Amino acid sequence: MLRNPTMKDVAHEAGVSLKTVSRHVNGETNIDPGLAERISAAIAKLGYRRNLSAASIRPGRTGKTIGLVISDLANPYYSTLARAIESVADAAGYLVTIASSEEDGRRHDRLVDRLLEQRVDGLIVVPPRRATRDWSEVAAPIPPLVVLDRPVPYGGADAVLADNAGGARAATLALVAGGARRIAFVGDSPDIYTMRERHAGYAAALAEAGPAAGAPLTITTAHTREQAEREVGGVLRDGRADALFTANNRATIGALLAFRTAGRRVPLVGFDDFETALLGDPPVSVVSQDVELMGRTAAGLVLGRLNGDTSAFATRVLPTRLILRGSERPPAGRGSAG
Amino acid sequence: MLRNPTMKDVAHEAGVSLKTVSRHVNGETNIDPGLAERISAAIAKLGYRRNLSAASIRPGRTGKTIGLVISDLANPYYSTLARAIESVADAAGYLVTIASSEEDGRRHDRLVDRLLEQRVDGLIVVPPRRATRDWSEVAAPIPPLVVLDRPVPYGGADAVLADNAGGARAATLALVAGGARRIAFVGDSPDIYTMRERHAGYAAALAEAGPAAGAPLTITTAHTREQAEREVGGVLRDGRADALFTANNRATIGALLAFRTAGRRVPLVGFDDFETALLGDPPVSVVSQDVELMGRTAAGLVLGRLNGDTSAFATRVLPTRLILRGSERPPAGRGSAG
DNA sequence: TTGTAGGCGTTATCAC
DNA sequence: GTGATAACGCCTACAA
Repeated sequence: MLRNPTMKDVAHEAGVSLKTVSRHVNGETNIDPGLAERISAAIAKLGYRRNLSAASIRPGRTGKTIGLVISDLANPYYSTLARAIESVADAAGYLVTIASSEEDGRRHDRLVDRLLEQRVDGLIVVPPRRATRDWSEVAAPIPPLVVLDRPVPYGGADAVLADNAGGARAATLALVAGGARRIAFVGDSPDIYTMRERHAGYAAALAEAGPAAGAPLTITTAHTREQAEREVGGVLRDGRADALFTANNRATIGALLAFRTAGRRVPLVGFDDFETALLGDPPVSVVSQDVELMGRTAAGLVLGRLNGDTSAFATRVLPTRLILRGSERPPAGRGSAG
Repeated sequence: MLRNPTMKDVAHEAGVSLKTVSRHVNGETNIDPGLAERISAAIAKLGYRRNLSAASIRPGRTGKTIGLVISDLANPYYSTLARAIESVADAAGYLVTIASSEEDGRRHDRLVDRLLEQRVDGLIVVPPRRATRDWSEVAAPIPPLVVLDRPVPYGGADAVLADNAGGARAATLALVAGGARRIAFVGDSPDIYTMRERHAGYAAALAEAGPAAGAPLTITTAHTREQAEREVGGVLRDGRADALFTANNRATIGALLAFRTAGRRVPLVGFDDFETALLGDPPVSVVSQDVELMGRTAAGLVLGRLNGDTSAFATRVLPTRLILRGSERPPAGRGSAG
């Protein structure tokens, strides 16, 4: 088994002291060209690679790594977020260690602890729906922390949120404008903060629109695409609703599948854009979040703190955008296929 | 600025030696219950967290981290891969540091070097199309290395590949069976290994099928969804082809958009499944790779090597699956909408 | 069962 | 400009 060559080996090979090698490796200038040459040769000969992990234990030095804990890296929303964060981090010379909590509180906590023990320079986190960690009880020092998709549970972190309520409100109002009178909310559990917010926006829009818009009809059991499909199938059969606000991607796609099975559709606006929304017939209207911007904002906040920004912790709420493509209106004739 | 408490601080607080704290923290058994109690109290009081980064510089110890370099984390293919790898790694106590090369050779090399300097325990890598790194010239020791989506360029690594040629062949034969006589290959640059393989499978199928299947018609300029849409639009207008094998996800979706614009479709089979393939009219037939299995296999190989597996390096080729959903057949009447 | 001495690979201090 | 020497936080001998 080969050992990694060290500065000591290089120093010995080049016939200089360890410190001189260190200087050379760290690009310091005060160094004799002749020695530099010998050191370079020794490095090449031995295949020396510096050990950043060892260097990072010195006070003032770090591993230049940011930790990211999300729910599920395979979810396009989170992977887009992760990509944006990684991109900003990389440009600043930081690596990103990414872990998925699967919305499990204990797992989330375990991963956060592990990252803290690994001494990451910063932490970006999407707390699970039933968060167990009380950040205010975590011993200092804690690296710069940014919370995504949730309001900050304590005073020592920044947060980045989308305007979930506002987006949901806009979507619902678009359906009202299309003439809908019984709009159903199809979403996941209200344990999830974003779901609560989106439902609040939906309810607010109905209240605003007055009696003509009808009473709320709330479905919160669309945890998976299949469940959403089943729920919407039921709604289509019994005619409980004449329009749908689908509160996340899975709900939207489940609804579209139910439309296809039933051979007819009702007006629909979904939360979160998706790649094939344009392929729908009609194309699918959505509330779009700028996920990349969220990621870049979060990464920027962490890097800012690392660069000495000591301004007050704050929550940034990013606007959403309503993209109307046609599905918010009723079918032209009598129920054409969705 | 607060300093992280160290074992020394804990030892001092508890009135024991540093080594005893180390034993306690590492869960060793030979320890007096009374002292253990005092140490636990001191840890809680000071908010001590062990420094894995420091511990990892000892010989025989590591940071328990695997490095992953892919092209683009925002691409569902890679994020699924990353998720599977992370999942297996986590179960074994490893973190995963993920970086995107954006198919840029220099960037890829820079990231790999950084991860090596960070002393990751293993490395999983998707080399960019124009790889610059010659692994056989990288100085030993190199941690266990697994190459994804590409044949291994040197003898010191394992590889995991999908059966790209076989999948493409099956897709093309399905189109032939549907009666197509001029099947176009719509894909990205042949600089990309998987594209070359898929094209080879396509060409092989045509050769097999004999003169009735017509001559190859190869389009390799579908780098983006938009370009694919444009190319396929042209094909539909001039009638050069009566069926399409779209060699990746972007090409498939671009083709479907072109179908929608033209108001008609031709038989199509795409490489790579996608979430909304079922929503097509007809649903879209695809060659599906088991991306999760690829990820789990790659992670398993690395962990196996870390656990002392010294068997010969090998390349694993995972089968693909042809999923026929209807789009491989011609439209029923005269060109209904796609 | 506990403590002391030494070293892991690197960087910082401070003489020369 | 260069090089001993002492940290950094932790762990492995080995001794008590």
